[in-house]
Amino acid sequence: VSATSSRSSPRPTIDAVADLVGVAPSTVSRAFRHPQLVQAATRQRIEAAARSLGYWPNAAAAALSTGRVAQLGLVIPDIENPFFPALVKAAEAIAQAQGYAVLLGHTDEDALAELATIQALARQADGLIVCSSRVGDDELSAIAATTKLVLVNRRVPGISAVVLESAAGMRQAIVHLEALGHRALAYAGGPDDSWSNRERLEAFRTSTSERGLRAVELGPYEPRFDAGMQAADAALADGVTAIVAYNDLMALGVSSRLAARGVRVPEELSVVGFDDIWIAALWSPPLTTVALPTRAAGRSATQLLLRLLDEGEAPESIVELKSTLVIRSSTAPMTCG
Amino acid sequence: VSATSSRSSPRPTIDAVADLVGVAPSTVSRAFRHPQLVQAATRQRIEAAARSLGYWPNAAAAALSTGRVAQLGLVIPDIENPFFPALVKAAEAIAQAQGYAVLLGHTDEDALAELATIQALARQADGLIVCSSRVGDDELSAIAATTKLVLVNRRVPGISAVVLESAAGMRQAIVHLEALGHRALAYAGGPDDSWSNRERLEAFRTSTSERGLRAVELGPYEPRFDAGMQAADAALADGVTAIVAYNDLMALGVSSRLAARGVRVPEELSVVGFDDIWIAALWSPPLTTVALPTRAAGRSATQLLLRLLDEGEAPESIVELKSTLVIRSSTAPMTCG
DNA sequence: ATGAAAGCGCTAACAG
DNA sequence: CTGTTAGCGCTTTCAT
Repeated sequence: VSATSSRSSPRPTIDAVADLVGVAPSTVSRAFRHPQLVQAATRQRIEAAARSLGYWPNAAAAALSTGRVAQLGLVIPDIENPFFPALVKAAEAIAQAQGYAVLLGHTDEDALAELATIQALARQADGLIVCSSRVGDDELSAIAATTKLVLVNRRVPGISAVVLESAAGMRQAIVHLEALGHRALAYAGGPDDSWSNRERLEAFRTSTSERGLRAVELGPYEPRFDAGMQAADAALADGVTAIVAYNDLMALGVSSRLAARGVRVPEELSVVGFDDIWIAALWSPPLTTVALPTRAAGRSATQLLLRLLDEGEAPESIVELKSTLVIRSSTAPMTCG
Repeated sequence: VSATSSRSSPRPTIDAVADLVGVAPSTVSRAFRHPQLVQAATRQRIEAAARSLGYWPNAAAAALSTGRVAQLGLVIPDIENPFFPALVKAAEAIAQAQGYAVLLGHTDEDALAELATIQALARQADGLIVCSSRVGDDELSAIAATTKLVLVNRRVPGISAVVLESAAGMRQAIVHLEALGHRALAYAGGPDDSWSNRERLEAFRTSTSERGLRAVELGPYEPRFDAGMQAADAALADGVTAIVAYNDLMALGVSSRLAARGVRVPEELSVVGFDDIWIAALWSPPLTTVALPTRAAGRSATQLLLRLLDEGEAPESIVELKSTLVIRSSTAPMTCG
């Protein structure tokens, strides 16, 4: 009290509250964690005392005692990739509602960095959500053996996952383009080691070959705007009339490059993206794209993980979320090639 | 060893490693936390044993013992607002490099939600970075009294902060527009309770009045694309020849709405934004905007907080980051009004 | 309904 | 350089 320096006084502990109220520390603990086990009157006195002292439980001590830290790790390639913010936000909302905080980690699309991030977060969280992993199946399995793990946008046998199915969306896109009269299509591919790229590429192949359409595969590219610009030139050289891009960022790049080269979208060339990021609808022309329910993915992944944490030995469970084609103005009928 | 069920064996502790190597637990602890205090040979045996056992330190126990959790809380309004991803990523990179993990919390632009998030994260982190806070000065001061706090984009006396100065940028924008021959300008304002909006509005007022320009103030608006569309109509009705928006999202909305109404940008109306989000450069026409160094802000805020954590009683320190006008193609000379 | 007591796993003086 | 020791603050049986 007579200290001259304004150093912050040490945080009050549970014992301080107990002393003040005249109960045992364990009762104070109960009042916070299992209120129904404490008489209402006692509980209220404890709450009042805690408030007056400015007491709140020390998370680390609770964690050590219970073996739970009430934190989830969320590992994503890159929050600057507009695919992820909605997912992250949804995940955080669910986690918070259940009393969990979210540790965010980046991988920068790099398998090694990803592994490091995963390991760092695994040490501090009760469980992990890993999105669009580029780490090998074996490594992921090894991690899942010691950590509660939910994958997003990646399938590994034995590990729970939320998958954003994109084959159906690709098929819809192809059907849509065929209906518009297109007979020669290009796919501007994403990274080779991307699971969703492989899904999309395969769906592109089967859908086009089933229909006897000419299919040209461009790439692989890094999934970015400027790669889309490259792809546009390649597509033009190949003489296709429609181009499906691995994602919206690339599709926007395609669209932009075509406009710059004086090729009108959609009159001369149709463009389709994937993801339906926010800017797709605002672009000119508004982008036809395969919408992926990223919010739902964030939500489901978190719920899955939370359930894993509660149930202990839950069996692998897979949530498959459907993609749907959103038709806007970057696709149009073939004007008699 | 003879267990039939495959329940995960309990995590090995420091004692297991110590026993295996034949040293004291404290030596094992040292080998991890202060490697230089342990003889190289011993350390290597410890490391080998740890590896073979699959041991790694329990973060909660370490936290309880040291009083440090090696986690930073990062509170932002909304990761879906394209202003924040770059900041978050930069902050996380710095934190991770220093051995800290980042807890991410959202406020949804709501003061009450923000307060709740701040309190939740303050309990679990060693310190907090709070961005674009809408909480009152008093509350923030109270929080700063019990928590290491760094503010971004907000000034409160006594609290360390990184401020993205925007007055100079606004002035440059006005000077730029005046030089192009514009004499009647509109400012499409952001939220009333936003600190940066107040800064920008004030700079808009002084800069225009110093130069004797006609200045019309629109808004306040929520800082979003569709609000920009509204603002475009209002600006058109007011007969200005240039419009500065509170942020790029709004500026893009303005630009889009003008295009839709057949008003050419920049020939008939010039548009300036704030922030320089990634899409600004890719937009058509590429947006002239006041770039804010958000990456640097994330970096500086994290460094500031880390220093606060190290030094204990550090005095308030303020980092002011400069905004700069990036001239692209949404501004052009007045073509003889 | 409450109290007593035994840790949770690690760290950091302090000795030696 | 390494071992001994005493906690960090809370939770949770087990009693009462």
